[in-house]
Amino acid sequence: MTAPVAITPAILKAVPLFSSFSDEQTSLLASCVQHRRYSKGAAILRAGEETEALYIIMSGRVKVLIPDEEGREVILTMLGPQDFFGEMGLLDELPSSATVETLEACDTLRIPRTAFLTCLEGNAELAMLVLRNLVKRLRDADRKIESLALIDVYGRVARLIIDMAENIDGQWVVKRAPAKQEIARMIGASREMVSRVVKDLQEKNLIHTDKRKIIVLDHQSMAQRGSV
Amino acid sequence: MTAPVAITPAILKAVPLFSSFSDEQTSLLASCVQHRRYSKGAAILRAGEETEALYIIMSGRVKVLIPDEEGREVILTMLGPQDFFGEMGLLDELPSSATVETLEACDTLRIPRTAFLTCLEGNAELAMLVLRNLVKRLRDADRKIESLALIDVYGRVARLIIDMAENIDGQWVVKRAPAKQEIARMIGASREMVSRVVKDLQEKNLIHTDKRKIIVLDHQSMAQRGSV
DNA sequence: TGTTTTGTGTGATTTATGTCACATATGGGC
DNA sequence: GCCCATATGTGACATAAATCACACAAAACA
Repeated sequence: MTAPVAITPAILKAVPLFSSFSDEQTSLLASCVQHRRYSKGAAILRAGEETEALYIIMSGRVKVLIPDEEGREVILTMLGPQDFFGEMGLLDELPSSATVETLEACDTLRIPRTAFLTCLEGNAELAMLVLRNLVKRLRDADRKIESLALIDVYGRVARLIIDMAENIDGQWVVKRAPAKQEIARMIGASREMVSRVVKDLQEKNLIHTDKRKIIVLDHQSMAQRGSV
Repeated sequence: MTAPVAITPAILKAVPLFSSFSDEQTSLLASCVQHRRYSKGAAILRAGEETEALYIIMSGRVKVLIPDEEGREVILTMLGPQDFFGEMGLLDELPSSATVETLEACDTLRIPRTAFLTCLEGNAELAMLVLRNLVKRLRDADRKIESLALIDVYGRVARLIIDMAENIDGQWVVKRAPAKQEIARMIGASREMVSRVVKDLQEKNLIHTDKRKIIVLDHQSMAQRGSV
């Protein structure tokens, strides 16, 4: 964490969450927003602790996870620039149910509880953005529950790859896949199992891997395996 | 489904979601809200279909579930009077990710998409209620993911019982537990396994069951088993 | 009230997946 | 380019939990 940097209204206007704000609202907000920088591997939030602020990621990536006693963890999601977190604790006053850990150095904006709640009440557009964001996360969570309850590890790996892939001129590619260890934590499996499944998917010519890149050769069959 | 019943402003005022509404807002709403009755086992919403309305349960209980091709299903949650569903589809225009099925005959209020969205924009209190409700559901979903990924079937059964139990003068009791088949679907396990685990919990004197009632004899140990 | 459906208990068996143990590879820093 | 920390591949093995196949019990209903 380095010394705080001044937050200008211009910076805030560039944040999707605040794009609907008037000039007054923005400058009012600017006075209480803080800049915070975290180094790689730092915990911004810890499960069980009170949440005192909303965090918006300006640069870098984080993982949201639930840890258990023996050091195992399940990764709920990964977030990057423009994403935000911490609003759940602000809305229901309960301690955070997850830990947020940086995957690389991160710049964040930190909006204290009251400032955020005031903004929320005064700005229906903000409320709608937050609402829609929660809906998206709830859908993702439900889908994860479906995967865990109804699909085997093979299917879960296939589904994750499909979900992460983006279509680059007709070809489905995961540009930078997480380490297999991380994949394992994302789908509730052991890293050894993920290793074996990926090997198998390659041997069956469903995917091709090259370092951290995964090319989906047979999207159809992959989707098949990853469906309930 | 029987013939529609007239919805009076008084009925709407009694719904927590609308308790903050002014008289005008309420009577405006009354004109577009419909009453719908469903018999036991009916599907109010089906996964994959468009959601055209918000439903509020006035009486009866429903289960929210994700089905797979072979007839298996995972139950995400059960809802009762005062609970609502369908708002996700209204907010992001995507098809429903889950099926909602009645567990018994249900009376519901149905608020069409536009009416609901209009209310939401015009009423910050309603927005906050919906927001907080989504937060609660997201927390529950995250907890379910944690259970599925990190805890074995023994622990998941114990945790579910603890979660369902209410403290009635010092004693933790589940007044009306779901059938073991349903429990199995709630925790992503087979009904045989749930049967064996419940038997074991009884033999260890951690719980006592009597028909559909479960008395938690050793809350401490139960919570222990159900923790990550 | 009997009859039918729905739910339950339990042993035997199979299977998917985790765990362990190790060699090997890879990727960041310096 | 070299070194150290991480990440990975893979065989052998252990085991939790699913599945199958019943008999039996309890609710629902007519």
